[in-house]
Amino acid sequence: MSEIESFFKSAFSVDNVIFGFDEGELNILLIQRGAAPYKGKWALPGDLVYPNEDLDTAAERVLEQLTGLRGVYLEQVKTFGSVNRHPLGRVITVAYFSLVKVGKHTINPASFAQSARWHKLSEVKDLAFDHNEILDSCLKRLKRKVRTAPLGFELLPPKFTLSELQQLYDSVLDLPKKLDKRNFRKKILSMGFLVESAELQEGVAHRPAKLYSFDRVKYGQFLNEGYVFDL
Amino acid sequence: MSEIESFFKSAFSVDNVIFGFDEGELNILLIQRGAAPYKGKWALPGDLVYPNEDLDTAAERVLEQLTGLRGVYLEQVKTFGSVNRHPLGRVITVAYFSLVKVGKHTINPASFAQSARWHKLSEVKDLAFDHNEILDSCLKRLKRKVRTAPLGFELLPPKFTLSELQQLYDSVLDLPKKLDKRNFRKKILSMGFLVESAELQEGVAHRPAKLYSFDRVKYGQFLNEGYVFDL
DNA sequence: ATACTTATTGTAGAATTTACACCATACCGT
DNA sequence: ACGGTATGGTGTAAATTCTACAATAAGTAT
Repeated sequence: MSEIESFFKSAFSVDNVIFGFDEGELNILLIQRGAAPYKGKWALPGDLVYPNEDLDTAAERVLEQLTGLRGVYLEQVKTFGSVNRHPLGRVITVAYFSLVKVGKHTINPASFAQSARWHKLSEVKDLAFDHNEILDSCLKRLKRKVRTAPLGFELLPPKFTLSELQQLYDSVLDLPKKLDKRNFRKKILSMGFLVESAELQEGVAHRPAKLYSFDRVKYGQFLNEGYVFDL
Repeated sequence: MSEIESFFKSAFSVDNVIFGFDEGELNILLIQRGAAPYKGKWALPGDLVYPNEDLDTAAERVLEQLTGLRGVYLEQVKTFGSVNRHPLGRVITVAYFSLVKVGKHTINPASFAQSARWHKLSEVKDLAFDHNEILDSCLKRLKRKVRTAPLGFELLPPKFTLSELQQLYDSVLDLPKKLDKRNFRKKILSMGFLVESAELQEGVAHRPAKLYSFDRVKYGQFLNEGYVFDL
């Protein structure tokens, strides 16, 4: 085999850290591997990139095949390429994270693995390959990003209460002290792209909260004026 | 050819955006391609990743072969993998940027290209492949990163004046208004990891400025206390 | 000595951030 | 219907940080 040929004995994949927010906690969607290597282990959903497929497209495809969702938030984070990260050959993987609204989809593990389900982030451990490292990178990126871009809204249903929104930020940021309720509301409302609906929360055993929604158009206008989201 | 084999008909490379600061301006180190494709065009220094080489190692190697420098700041930025980005086959490339002190090295283009030299950032245009896009990404990353980590110091010689430091930040950030001199000094000095030397600037036709240096150890101590660099 | 160039320094007003506690309103049991 | 319980909703004062701004100092060049 010529030297140049040996360069082409490698493959690349995408792996996707899919975040969701449920029961006041950050969750991620994992698959259970149905084949060697790491058979039976939980892993990030991912796949080899097709020869004529762009990287972003591959990441979108993985997400869509698993959840049926399209057009969700997706961001490339980092590429992992240690020589021995994959037991079967040289495979480098491009890590993405995506943010989905839990409940708006059905999970279809068939195309990937024997099963797939949401895991509380706090209960995730010992994933296949170098996926723990990948998860750490994506989580770190998410934590930084939610403070400078209104990504939090991607994880919530279209209508939500301010308490839910704060709970999300408390959960994602995982700060030693929770955010102050009054200050949080003041700041987020002062940004001007939350719209109050007439509706109230239902089915709770206490005073129901007002529902708000995120106005993407208004947010876009702020952007044009050089506005910087900063929580 | 089996399907699985077709996945392994691809290669990956690293490309390195090497930033330097010279004559009050941000510069980048480019090579001029000696072979097709894009023969004669200026391009980012890069190379295919060896079969048994980690990505970071490959990026370090490219930098060292070109400049002789080791241990400089290097950060992975993004991976580019459009299907047709390389005329000769499917090659995805992992982009890095590095920060070097101009003047502390000699450039050796031999291993890569017919020539290599520093270019003022403002004069760079029409690079080979998708390298303009890669440069844009790295520049954007640098702009964000210099505000939240003391990266600027990687671009300056060990001893520098506060004016040089500010000039660097003005140049990198490229804001509509320059930073205010008094406020900049106040803020950077209040951080506590700049150490004033007894020496003065030499060879200038005006009042010489005090020289300062960046105390990496002190900065590390701040980090342990949860300090956040924020310009 | 005079002109020239860059270095160095402080303050007051504005804006932002932080800390903090009580009443309101719904549901639920009884 | 009434009291208990749980979360929703709201303002202010003090501290801190940010911003704008200009005059003198210390060298070199002529």
